Amino acid sequence: MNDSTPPRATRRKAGTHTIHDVAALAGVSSITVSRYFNSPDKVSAAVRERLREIVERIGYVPSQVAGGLASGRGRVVCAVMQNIASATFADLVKGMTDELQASGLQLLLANAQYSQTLEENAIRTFVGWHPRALILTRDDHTPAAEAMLGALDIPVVEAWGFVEDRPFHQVGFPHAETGAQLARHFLEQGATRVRFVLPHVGEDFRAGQRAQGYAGAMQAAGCKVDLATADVEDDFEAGARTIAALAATPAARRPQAIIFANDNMAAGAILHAGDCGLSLPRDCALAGFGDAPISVRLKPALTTLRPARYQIGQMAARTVLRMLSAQPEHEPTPRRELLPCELIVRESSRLSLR
Amino acid sequence: MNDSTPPRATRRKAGTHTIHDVAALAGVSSITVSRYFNSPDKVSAAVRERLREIVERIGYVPSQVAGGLASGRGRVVCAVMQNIASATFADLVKGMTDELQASGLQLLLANAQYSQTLEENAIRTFVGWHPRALILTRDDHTPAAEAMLGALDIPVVEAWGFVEDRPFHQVGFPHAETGAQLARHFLEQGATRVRFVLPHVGEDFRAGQRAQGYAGAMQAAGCKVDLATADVEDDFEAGARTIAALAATPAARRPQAIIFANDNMAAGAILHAGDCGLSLPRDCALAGFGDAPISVRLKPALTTLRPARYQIGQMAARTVLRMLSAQPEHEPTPRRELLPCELIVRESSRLSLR
DNA sequence: TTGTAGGCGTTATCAT
DNA sequence: ATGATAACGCCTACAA
Repeated sequence: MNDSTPPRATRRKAGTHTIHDVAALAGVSSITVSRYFNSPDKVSAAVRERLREIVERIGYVPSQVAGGLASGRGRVVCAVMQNIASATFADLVKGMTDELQASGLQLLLANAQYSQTLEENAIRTFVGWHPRALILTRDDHTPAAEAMLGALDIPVVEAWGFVEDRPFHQVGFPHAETGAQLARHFLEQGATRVRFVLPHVGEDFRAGQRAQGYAGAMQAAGCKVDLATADVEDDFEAGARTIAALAATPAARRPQAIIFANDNMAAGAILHAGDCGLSLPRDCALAGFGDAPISVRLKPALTTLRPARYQIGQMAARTVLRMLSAQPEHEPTPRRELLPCELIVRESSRLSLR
Repeated sequence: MNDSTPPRATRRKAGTHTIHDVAALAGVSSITVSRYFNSPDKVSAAVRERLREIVERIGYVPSQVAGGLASGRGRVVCAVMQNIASATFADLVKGMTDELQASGLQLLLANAQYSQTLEENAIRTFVGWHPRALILTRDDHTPAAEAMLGALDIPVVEAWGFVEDRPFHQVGFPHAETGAQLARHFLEQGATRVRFVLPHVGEDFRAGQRAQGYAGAMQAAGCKVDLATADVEDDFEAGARTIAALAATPAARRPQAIIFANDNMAAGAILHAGDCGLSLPRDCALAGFGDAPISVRLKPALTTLRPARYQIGQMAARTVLRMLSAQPEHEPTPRRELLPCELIVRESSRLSLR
């Protein structure tokens, strides 16, 4: 009765079936069950049917954890977003999950809130998950992060932006160029005084890149760079204040056009213009960025840039999938997927030069 | 030279350090390294310092996969959203990740697009990850899903809604009640003809719950239930069409107020009203749902309901954390966290009865 | 087509 | 405070 060598207590959690349970019920070995899931064609039809029935009956689901450990290839892709709650990143996430779920990959998500340090932390955490690939949404990382990425030996995609000479895959569009595009849109209409309004500090660094593009285009045209930064967090309020300040400025000294770093600021300006006694675009032409759903509904409808947000997420995931199914030739040339960011010209940017 | 028993090729992936590497470098056993990470106070200060240095130097990160398997307690929480790309769910996700990341838990995300079947698939997938907890965003599941949830033996939180008699934790607010609240807001102002406009079919089923609440309140007041459904996907367009149709209706037969199932539809209506020659709220009072950032900026500013989106995500995560740290008394009474959904009265709902 | 042996990197258990 | 040993549940390598 008294075992001389008390066997170790089993650590097995109750209630969870394992591959062995299924194998025992089917009268086969566990490796056959493994094959049933991973390469069904290597299992005879008879056994397959028996297993199907048993799996269905007892509700067995293979453990991704054990499988990932054993095979060394888990089914996780990790992504670091800059602001999950924003429409931009939410659309990116949707594009990614739609694509990844279809391939049986799971997306592990982290939020870096535009902070390099938080991004580094997220990457470090992700390393412990042994992901199949990593999707980032910026291209300037801390040295420590860059070092980890270099050591990772998995596909790394930098999505949203599109810069040169990076060792990682690029999926997105050049932000500076879009800023220049908007500037030229006004310059070509004959404007000389064009202002660019950045959102409140500490936020989206991409806006800064667009501002640089704007500045470059203005200088190239021999015009003054007029860069302003919002003094409130709320983008709508920032836009409203900008337009109020404009109304208080003598017409001769006003910019002829304002480029807002995002559509929300522009919308705030448009919706508040009436209260300030301004009529847009007569008193000032406007443009935004992002093509928010509301933008086409505004009066005047807002000229803006339409980044292919969902498609960028989708293409980032596709790039991952492509690399995963490619020959394991190490260090292939990074892919460069340029996605459109279309200029949508609407009424708000029609310049009436005085 | 020729080994008689050729050893199996090691499966070890190059480039990745293991706990044994660290242990060897420090001249301790691997379990000590494990303790260094999981209960540092059980390791002497000297060893601790030595390990800190080594870990730092070689950039070792413990494998969550191996650890999860060995301990039976991984660091994953899974969540099934209904529409990741919407502001609502994006805010929920942010609330969750903010809270979970702080506790070293990772959020695995899936998107069900308001589909019960997709939700079931997501849950099945998640079961294979052996998550510590599950966060769902609806309370009506397929029987198969319900069965899996019942067998799971981990905390399950149903967030966003707030219903009775569920076996799972509830974190949210009662949607039907909010619909009734808006109806009463107009009834109390003396309205008798109040319409409720649902978004295009196949979308948000919560809108249906709010519509039911509205219908109940109308009937209780002896008024006719006037339920319409948008005929286009785009919410802004749906709102615009609704207001256009209203303009084409003789004033005497028009509803005195319209409750839109979400703020986007209401915004579409407000922004298009001018084009139809209508003045709001004089010709028709309006209300929405969701308190989108734009709503307060519209002219007239939109009366709406403000659900505590971020807080619901946060509280869902907190509920998970609380259950995980609680005594393992099985089957505790499900927690019920009622979060606010405040009525924000603005100009758009000021009824001018004729 | 099926099976055997052993290892994936970590932690639980028991022992010192 | 530290270590030896055996799981955790699955998959790769090799064999039949």
